[in-house]
Amino acid sequence: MASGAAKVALFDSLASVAQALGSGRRAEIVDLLAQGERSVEEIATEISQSVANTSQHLRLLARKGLVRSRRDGTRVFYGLASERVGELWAVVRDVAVRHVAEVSGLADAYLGERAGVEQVSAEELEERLARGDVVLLDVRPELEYRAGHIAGARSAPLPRLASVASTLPRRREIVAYCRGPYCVYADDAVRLLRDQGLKARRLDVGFPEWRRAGRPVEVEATS
Amino acid sequence: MASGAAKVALFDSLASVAQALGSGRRAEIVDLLAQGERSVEEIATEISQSVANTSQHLRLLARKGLVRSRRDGTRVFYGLASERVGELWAVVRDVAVRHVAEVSGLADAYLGERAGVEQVSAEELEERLARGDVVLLDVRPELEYRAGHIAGARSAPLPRLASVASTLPRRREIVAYCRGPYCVYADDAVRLLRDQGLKARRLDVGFPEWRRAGRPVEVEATS
DNA sequence: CAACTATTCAAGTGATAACTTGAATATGTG
DNA sequence: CACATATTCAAGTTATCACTTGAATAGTTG
Repeated sequence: MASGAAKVALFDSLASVAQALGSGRRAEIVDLLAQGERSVEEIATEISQSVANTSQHLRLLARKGLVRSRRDGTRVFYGLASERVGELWAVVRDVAVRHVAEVSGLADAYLGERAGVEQVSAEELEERLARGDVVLLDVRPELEYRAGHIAGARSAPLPRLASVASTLPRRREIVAYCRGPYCVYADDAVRLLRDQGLKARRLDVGFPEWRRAGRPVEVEATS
Repeated sequence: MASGAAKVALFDSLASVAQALGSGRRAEIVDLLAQGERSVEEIATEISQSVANTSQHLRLLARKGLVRSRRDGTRVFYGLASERVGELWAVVRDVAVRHVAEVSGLADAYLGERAGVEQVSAEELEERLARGDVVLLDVRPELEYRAGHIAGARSAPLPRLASVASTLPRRREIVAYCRGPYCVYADDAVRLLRDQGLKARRLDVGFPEWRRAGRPVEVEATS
């Protein structure tokens, strides 16, 4: 039968979606876009690459259907094509954490020494929020907080965190969260807060994972 | 900060898991291993590649933690490292189907003209099985049926299907299933049965997806 | 232990990928 | 319409990948 070539073509096409996520730079892009739309220049800055190179990565992701673009005046904004793409990236990360030994070492190297940075699961956090038992800080840049945040969270971007810290109750526990499990902001925040003698832990996921799990959020009114 | 290099290394490592699935041949391998363990030679035959090349693909998948190997005498058997890897592959397929336009055309080319091959969802099938409303045929090779199959299914490998067909009731509907959504057996079976004037449809997924969804199965007793 | 089989390793080749540089395009502004 | 800005395209370089071929290794059998 002539199906040999057809089978190869089909699986090549299916695999090309995985291949699109198979570059560290494109993975960073998808991880970032899970927060929301960004312009090409913003993305380039965030991943420390030239604009031309970033644009090519974005075009490739768009060809594979993982992102979509929208022109607004002179800028082009890219975003994930669907929620499902964010889930795909989450599953990739999950398999990597479970099965690739080096990942946890590299995560420590990137996030900083994690001794002393304890984590809270989303489940536990939701329970304690319901009991009013905990102070929740969103330590991402304020624009991201405004676009959407966990219900009950207070915005405390890292540059302002030191001053916010002085207003926090010393007896209640503080939980910080940011973009995702591999986002440094929350780790930095927890270290800063603990240095000031506060009880602080980080949420083990970020805002996109929380929202995808269907847990309570507050999102920007669509104007 | 020196974290630039650490961030690159972390995301490269996470992305390498996706990259491992980013080759059509390795995707075929993972798709096949979702059925159960296979020796290197069996895998090579199934994906129409040389044994040496197949072995190298398998070693790479093993390095990335997606498969594990077990030596039995002179042969080495490979299998998925965990159920989670099967889910990862399913999510990749799902995103590809939703967002890559060419996939459905290539699927038609591989599976054959699909006009007339109607599908049944797992949900509908489970309901109708509970009502005893339908005859369910597992059209994979018999060894795979023996390793595990949908509860209530009868084994009817393609080579034997023609003779089985003559024993089937003409009034009840028949549903065929095989390895997965991109497995040709079920499509071939449905065409054969319909040519004989029987009412037949295919399940839109395969055995691994059915089992992962927690629907009723019968599995081989672990001796 | 020699012969055999299944698998893995090593070296080589052509194709593809990532990134750079510089030019081209598209949109908005004086 | 000249000019500025944001993005994309095209060409070129170096590294990596998929596959082949032939040899090496590990386990089994006479």
